[in-house]
Amino acid sequence: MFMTVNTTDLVTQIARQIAEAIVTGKLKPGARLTELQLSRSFGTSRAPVREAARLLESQGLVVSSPRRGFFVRTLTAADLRDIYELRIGLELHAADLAVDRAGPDDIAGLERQIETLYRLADEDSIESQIFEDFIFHRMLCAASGNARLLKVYDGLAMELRAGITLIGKLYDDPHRIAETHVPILDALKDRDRAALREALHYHIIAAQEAVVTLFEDIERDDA
Amino acid sequence: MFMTVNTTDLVTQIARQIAEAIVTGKLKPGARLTELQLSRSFGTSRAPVREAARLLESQGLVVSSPRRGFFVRTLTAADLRDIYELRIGLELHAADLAVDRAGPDDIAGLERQIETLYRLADEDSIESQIFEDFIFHRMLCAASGNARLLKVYDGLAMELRAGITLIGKLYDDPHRIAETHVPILDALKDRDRAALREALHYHIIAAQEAVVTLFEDIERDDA
DNA sequence: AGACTGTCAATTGTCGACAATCCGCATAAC
DNA sequence: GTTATGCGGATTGTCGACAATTGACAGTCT
Repeated sequence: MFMTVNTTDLVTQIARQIAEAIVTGKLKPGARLTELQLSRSFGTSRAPVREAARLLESQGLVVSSPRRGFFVRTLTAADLRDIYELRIGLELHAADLAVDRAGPDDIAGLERQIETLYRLADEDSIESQIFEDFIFHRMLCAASGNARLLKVYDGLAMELRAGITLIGKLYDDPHRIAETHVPILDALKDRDRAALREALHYHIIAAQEAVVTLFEDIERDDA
Repeated sequence: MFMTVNTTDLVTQIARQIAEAIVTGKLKPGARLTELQLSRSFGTSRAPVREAARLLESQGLVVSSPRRGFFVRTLTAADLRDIYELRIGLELHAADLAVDRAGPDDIAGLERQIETLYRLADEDSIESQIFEDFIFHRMLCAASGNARLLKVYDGLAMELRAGITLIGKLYDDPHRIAETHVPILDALKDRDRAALREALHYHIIAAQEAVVTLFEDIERDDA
């Protein structure tokens, strides 16, 4: 019995590296992606790089303008507001479905994830917390049992991560992040639809508020 | 004052043609997309075709497996169930937002669209009706004022169209399609959130039921 | 001085070619 | 009769090269 040989497509590999560079902020918003330069850094020709760039474009991480090339996408405050607003609809729907479908392993996974968040609040950087926060919500979407919904969530999360890395901190007390997830999980355990919607809604709105106002301030400074 | 010269990217052009062939059924689900063959038919080389295929892959119209090539995506009954289920969440959320944000022009547009549906019920083929049905729901999503939500809807609609063209008819009476949209618009006019959700939910569930059972029958025959 | 125009380097869009790999088929082995 | 093996054509993955276009800079004209 052999595992499928981990010969991840070169294109996929390149796309992943570029995406990594974008979400970690190594490639700043608006930065130009020169094909030749990228292909040199990967030791390949331009063809796979172009295909990878097209892939990332469809994921919303980069934009392209004909005859001018690819650029790292810049998110505006309005973009972020839309994304969060959509995320609310998406996760509320996922939660509704999860109330009926979430199994013991889903619950257990969410529980462990909250523990992880608490642990990171003590020891680690804010970046890992944000990342693990996304994982928690991803697990919730996965518990909906709807693969397509999860895919859309992943797309939104990717875009958000690209915009959010620049942000230092959202809460004063790092434990707040972990704490705000507890009522969500509790409501799911109780199979209490109304409480779950309420907790989730509040949670995401809070994040939206923090992120959007922060971006609005940045845009005001730029102008 | 000059219009921006309509020099749509070659890649985009090719992608559009392939997409057209897929949604109209000229390229059947599971069919292989041979790069050389396609490039010949377009009079180009393989490079733009590959990029176009990657684009369509990210839109879910085609799938690729390394070293084997690109194939027209085949939708299973489970896929369709997921898509419709997600669509419910998406459109309900859009409706919620539209209740607050829909302007007179949005309402007027929806009204005209229902008239179009009635007209097509009398004179035209079922295909145009299905297409215009999508347009109606797209207008509803547009009325949400959330560009990202609209984009996701477009993605889902594209996939659905690819799967649905094969279907002959969904209702016995072609006027039924038009009629079922009336309560949706009425509820939106009244700004009645509950009624709107209810009408929309019922409407989509009905379509889901029809399409999914149809596909389940097809799959049973195949097996 | 300021606006316009022509040139030039840099970059993208596209192409054809070559090597690596996969699929189907015929053949052979059990 | 069924499974394994090995070939051959077809197809993909990747590459380097060339033409077309862009943006910037310098030089010129008013």
